Amino acid sequence: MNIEEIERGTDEVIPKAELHARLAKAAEQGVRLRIKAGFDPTAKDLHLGHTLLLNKLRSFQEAGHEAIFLIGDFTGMIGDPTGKNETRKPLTREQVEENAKTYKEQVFKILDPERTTIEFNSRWLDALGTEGMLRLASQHTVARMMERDDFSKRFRDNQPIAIHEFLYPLLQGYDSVALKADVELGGTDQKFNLLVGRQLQQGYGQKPQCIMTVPILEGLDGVQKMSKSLGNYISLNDAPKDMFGKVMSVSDQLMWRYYDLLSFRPLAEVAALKQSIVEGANPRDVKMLLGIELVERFHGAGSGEAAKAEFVAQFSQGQLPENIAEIVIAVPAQGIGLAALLKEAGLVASNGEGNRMIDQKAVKVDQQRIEDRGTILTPGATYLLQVGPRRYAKALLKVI
RNA sequence: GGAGAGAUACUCAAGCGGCCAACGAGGGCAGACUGUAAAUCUGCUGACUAACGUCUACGAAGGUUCGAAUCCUUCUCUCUCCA
Repeated sequence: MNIEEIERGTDEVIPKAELHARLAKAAEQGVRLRIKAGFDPTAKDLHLGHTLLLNKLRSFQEAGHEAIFLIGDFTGMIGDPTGKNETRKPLTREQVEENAKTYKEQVFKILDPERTTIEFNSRWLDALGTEGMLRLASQHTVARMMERDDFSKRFRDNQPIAIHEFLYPLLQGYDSVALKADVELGGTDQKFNLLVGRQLQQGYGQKPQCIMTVPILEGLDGVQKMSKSLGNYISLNDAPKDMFGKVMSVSDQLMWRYYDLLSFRPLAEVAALKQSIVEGANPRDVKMLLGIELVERFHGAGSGEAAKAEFVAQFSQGQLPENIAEIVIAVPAQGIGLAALLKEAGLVASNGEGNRMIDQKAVKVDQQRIEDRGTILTPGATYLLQVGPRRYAKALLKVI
């Protein structure tokens, strides 16, 4: 494991020279560095964007260091406005615990349990108390707090800044003090908070941590950040074929980005893949390799190849998917209009949409394209319904 | 506490008494072309109806009018300026 792999895909390393020095010294003395990464347990359904920090922690583990997976259960209940100009809703303790559980289930698909410590920051923040809080707050000034781009911008634009938002970076920084972190990882939007950690550690007589920021992962559209609300994400819970399909749907350009940030393939291999494209290989095939790797990571050995085979059969060779959900639908004896049936089968949201889909040549019944809105299907048979390239259902029609 | 501005569909944003289910852009969906890539072209994008048409929708509730997203009143929320 070389420094290049550790710094792969990162945005900034501050101060770079010192990190190199610490890594070298640790290797020399056989000591493990303490690598901290904090997670706000605000998300329930984790997606690949959440795994960037984990991947980076893993790089450090492979170099022999200790990963500290910090769950911000205390700070999660305060709320953090990071990146957004609105106050995030505080979570209840129950929600935080629920989400923390999800995190724990997922992290060891990436991290080595032998070199991972899971921590909750309520352990020391609960104990801090008002007095400790005031002492902590005295370590920093308003002017320095206003250096944060987000704060100064909002202040300039007359947007509200709640007082407790000033406390958040301090608490996060205090986590580093409590953990005696050597290195802290975070998204680029965390840079300010990470730097506060350095300063606080100094104030508490510790050697300030090095910080490393990773970019925010772009979603499937390649432009906006991956997020659930934008619907451009690959969930860790996606079925293998969906996960594979989503990887295949990203642009060639974005694929390389994903290779840098998500693949565990050594950089030399990635470079070789790039070279193969230059020499005429089909980018599609390189994308498939990435799809296989990611599916296997979250669904186990063999699942990637299986997902690929299914994908090729369905989309490249035009075969039907293997397991189409079969549903029973009760209809009048005289039959049911096609659009209504599509709606009943859950393939479209309304009869109107169903009719539009028919007009747009998107609907097939038993693999025959139907363009007549007036089509009536009679009960007593099973029909294979298709809307567009990826909506399928088998419907058995029964008389009411 | 005082003065002012604004709230329109997934998002941004027109409309300022009938031609408004609401211009336009983005997004999304579908079709063509493909490698479920990009780019490009085309169409669609409130519900119900085979269709004529009906209903619901422009922050909320009332009102004026033959007729309101558009005018009036009250309320709620957001923002700005002054203190």
